[in-house]
Parts: sequence; structure tokens; C-alpha cells
Amino acid sequence: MRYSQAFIHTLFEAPKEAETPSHIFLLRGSFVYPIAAGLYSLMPLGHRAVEKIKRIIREELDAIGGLEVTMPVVNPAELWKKTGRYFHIGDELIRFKDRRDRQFVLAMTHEEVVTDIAKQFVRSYRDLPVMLYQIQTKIRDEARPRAGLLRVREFQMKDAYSFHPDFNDLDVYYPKIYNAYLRIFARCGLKSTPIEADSGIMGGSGSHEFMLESVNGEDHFVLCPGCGYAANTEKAVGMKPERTPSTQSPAREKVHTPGVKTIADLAGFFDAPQESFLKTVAYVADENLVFAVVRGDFNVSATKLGAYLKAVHLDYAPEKILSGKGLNGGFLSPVGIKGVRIVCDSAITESALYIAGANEPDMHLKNVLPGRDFELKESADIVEVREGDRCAVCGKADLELRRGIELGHTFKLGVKYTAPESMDVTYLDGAGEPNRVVMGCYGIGVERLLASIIEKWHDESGMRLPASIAPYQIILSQLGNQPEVVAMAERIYSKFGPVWELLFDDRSESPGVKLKDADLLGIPVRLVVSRKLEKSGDVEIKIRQTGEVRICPEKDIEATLEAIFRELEPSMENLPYMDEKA
RNA sequence: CGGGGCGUAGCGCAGCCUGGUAGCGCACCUGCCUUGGGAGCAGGGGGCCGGAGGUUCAAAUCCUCUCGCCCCGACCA
Repeated sequence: MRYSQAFIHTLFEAPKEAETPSHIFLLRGSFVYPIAAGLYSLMPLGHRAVEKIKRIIREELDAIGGLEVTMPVVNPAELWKKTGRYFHIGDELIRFKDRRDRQFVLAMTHEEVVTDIAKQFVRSYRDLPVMLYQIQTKIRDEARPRAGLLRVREFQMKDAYSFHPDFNDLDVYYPKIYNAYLRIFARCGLKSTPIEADSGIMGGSGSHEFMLESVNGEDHFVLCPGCGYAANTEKAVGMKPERTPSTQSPAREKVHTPGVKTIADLAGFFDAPQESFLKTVAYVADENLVFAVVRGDFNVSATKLGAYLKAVHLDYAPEKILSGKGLNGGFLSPVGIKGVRIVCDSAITESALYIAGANEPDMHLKNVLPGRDFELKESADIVEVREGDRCAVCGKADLELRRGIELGHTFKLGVKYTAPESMDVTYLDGAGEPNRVVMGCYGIGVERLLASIIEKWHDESGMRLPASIAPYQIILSQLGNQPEVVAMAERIYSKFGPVWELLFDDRSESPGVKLKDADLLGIPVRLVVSRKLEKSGDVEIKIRQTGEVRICPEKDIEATLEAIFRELEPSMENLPYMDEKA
């Protein structure tokens, strides 16, 4: 392809809305073009790169028996009402009516549609297991799109769904997907870290997120340097250092604390460590008032609390509700409260004294003893893990907090969508008995993966794309327009253009422009033809990833390129594979 | 949805405070010239100053309201 015909329009300066490297270089390289917040066109270069990613995904999923399908993006609302998601999901799900006033949604995933397919066609155990996948547009009306392609409202997603005769079969299949994910990301040039994720109703180790460590990521996870335990902070559990038990049990005592509300201020006021306070946070869980009580040195994890309560909606209690009960934020307490469900964190025990709110303005209580002064009825892990907490798995090392981009998610769904109250999908086993189909689902955001690759692979000049992803493998830069130089460049182009993905920069631009553009676009190998090189019959070959430069006679180009691309192949060894059962 | 910032040519910006016929750099078009790190000279095209109201003889500039975009937070099946 000739550069002059390739519809490439690079920008010298990045549009000011771009702040993260991937966003800046995707715009500057004319890989993408924005049309509204979180909505992008993929321009020819971006399109080619995305197609490369999709090909890798297809190869790896086909290798484990996946079957690609295409499903409608417009779904009847009826289907989504069956599974209940029509009601549970908020404004992120776009709902609309057609000309005949029928309700529809724009699919943000395809569990409903694919499960409907399974319901229709899976009748016998002979049809199982089966894995269907799609690489298609998904629509999510995100509250806040950000960072270019990292979080958008319309995007291509690879979604895979596996159907199994029982949980055991799902457990057998799961490592295949898990390992395919590791290979997919490795082939894209990324080291992914699988972490345990919040798996909601399933519990256990039924869900993994594949993270790319990145300062521009929006997800947090913890990593144990001792045992390798890695988990989303929404799920991660750390050990909670015990307080020294109190030997006495003095009566509780009311203290005037005018305007002192935060734990930090209280710690100063009482001259006591933060862990000696009870922090009471009021939530409304599905319309019921709940007090979450945690030790002062911890923060409530809304995710964990919500999971414990099995709440569909969980939010901070509005001031109105509290004042309606004569309560006052900042002085809340589990002591002496009636008609409110109280959930305490597991770190709170009956063996130590605390300072707590008094449920009246400007007052706190000293010498509060859990169990004596309030009932310690419900206790669960409801706090956010902290950097430096001792790992609860190995108990030997302290957890480190990391930031990352979620590249993919694997999830043992179980019977959430096949249950009688949902889509109700069964098959007949060998004995002719009906059995419930068990599901897994597995997603990868395709454009996000491209952005992640650039987050990982760039320098100040531009992208440094892995050969597996780059829209073109080679850029041939002709510097100078002397007849001999042109002839040599054309000769090389006509020879290699048909066999390699080669972009021939035939523009009559100055050398500086051509070289800068080559760097910006991140093409893995740059071939330069110039007057000086032409005289000795050589070309220059530069590898973008490493910066290595080789001078090579024209006749040796082919062999040299082949050797270089072999070297650029990513290694599939030493990935943290999950054991595959027989 | 809360907090903050920004809308002037394709991109980056000045002009606004102190109203008076819209400018700079890059990009783009023509010609000459040049070719190893974003050249040079000459000529040229392109803007309803986000939109709507208002104040004024006169509004990019002042006032009101809106819409859009970005960042932080909340949210994220």
C-alpha cells in the first residue's frame, strides 16, 4: 500500500482532550476519529489493527472448540425481562420502542440471546458441551467514557458462552478458556495478570479478571508478593490486625464532641488511635436502612456489603431518611438504635473497648463494648482491603496495591440464566432425565485491548506496536527523489508489496516528516532507501521495538526480514497457565 | 449525578478583562526549490467565534439560559 493512497492523516499536535498515551497516539496516528463522547470511528489503520486482534482471538477460541456466531444487537425487551436484567440494570442499558410501540433494548452483552439459542437447540446431553462466541458491537450508555478507547459507549466485544451438562464439566472447561486468554494477551504483546474477581452469587474461585498493570487503569487489585495471590480490591481479603483485648470493662460514658465528625478528627480529639473507634455508615439497601459498622482504621466496601446483603440497590442513606429518624450523620452508632439492621465487620470483637457515636448531635460514647452495649448479631468481612495488610492466604507477606486495565473477564455463571425463574434451559441426560444446563461466560473488549497495547508499548515518539498487531509490518521510507532512489524504492515495493504488509511512504515529504510519521505509527520494521544507501546498494532496516538498526544489501532484504520477524514472535512459554484436568 | 476546566479554521492557540468589520503557528491548495529527523521562498483557500435570547448605535468580547467536550469523584450487568 502506498502511503499517499492509505488515508493516513497524522497530527503534529494532539487534540487537547487526549491525556493518556494510547488516546494521544491513536488520535495523532489517525487510527481513530471521535464523533461524540465515547463513540469512535476506526480509521483504516485502527481498523486493520483491530482486525489483527480479532484474528488472534478467533484462532485461540477456535483452537478450544469455540464456534463463532452473530447475534442481533437489537433485542426484544421481553427477553431481558425474563432474566430480570431489564429491571436490575440502570440507565447503562439503552431502552427504546419501535414504530409499533414494542419495547426493545440495545444489547450490552448477549446472555439472553445466546441462552435462548441454547434453549432452542440443546436438547440432549449429546449436544453438550458447546461454546458459542461472537465478536460484535455492544452498546453501553456509560456514565463517563474516558481515556479514548479505554472506556467507550459503543465497542466491539468478544463474548463467549459455554454450556455444560453439569458444574463439573464447567470446571473442566474453565481452565481451557483461562489459558486461551493468557495466550491471546501474550500474542498481543501483553503480560496479563489473572486476578480473582467478585463472583457475586457463585462464590469461590468462579471468576477471574485479566489485568494489565497500568497507571492509566481504572481498576485496583492487590497482589501478594509472597504467594502470588491476586484479587480485585472489591473481593480481596486481608488479615486484620487484632486489637489488644481490654482487661477491664468500665461503664460507657457520654462525651461532648462539638463538630467533631471524622475519624481523623476524633482520633485527635480523644488522642486515641483510629482503630479504637467504631465507624458507622448508613446505607439504604433495597429501601431498608442498614448500618455498616467497621473499625475506624478501615473503610466500608460497598461491593462486599452489597454482596453480603444480596442487595440489588445499595446507596448511602440520604440525609432526609436519617433526620427523619432523629439521626445525624457523623454521630451514628450501633448503640441504642432500634429498627435498623446492623452489620459489623469481622474485625470488631467483644474483647476490646471502642469509642462510638451516640446517635445524637455533638456526642460520642466512650468505653463501648460490643456484645454488651449493642448486639453483635451479624458479622462479615465488609471492609476494603488496604495496601500493606497481611495476606490472608499465605500469612507471610504484605499485600501490594496495583492499578490496572481490565483486559478480559472469565466467569462461571452456573445456572443464573438457565434456572426456571430465568430462561429455564434443560436437556435430557443418558437416562432420559431432564437436567439443567450450566453456563460460563467470557468477555474481552477488543478496542480496549488495542488501547492497552499502546499504553504498554509506546515511547515519546509514538507507538511501538507488536508485529502481531501493527496495521502494517513494514514501512518503506523513500528519502529523496533522485531517479536512482525512486527506482530502488519502487523495485523493493514491487517485490515485497505483494508478500508483506508493506506501507510504502512515497510522499514527497521531507525526510524528517517521513521518519517522524514512521515512529508515530509504530510500524515494527522500517526500511529506508536513500541516496547514500543507494550508492552502496544497501537499505537500512530499523526495528521500532528495540531501536536496533541494520544495514543490509538489497539482495539480503528478504532473509533479514524473515529473521527479524522470527525474533519478534512473542513467547508462549512461562505463562501462568491453570492446570487442565483430563 | 456531584465538583472542576474548556468551546474562536482540520489540529494547537491568541484576541475577551477595557465592546468598534477575526488573528498566529501547523496542516491544506498552486508554483519554484529541497531531501537522513516535523525544510525554504512566493501566492492562495478556509471561521454564523458551540447554540439561543438579552443589553448596546455596535457583541467573539458584557448578561441570562442552553448544548457539547475533557478531568476528578459516584456509578460500571
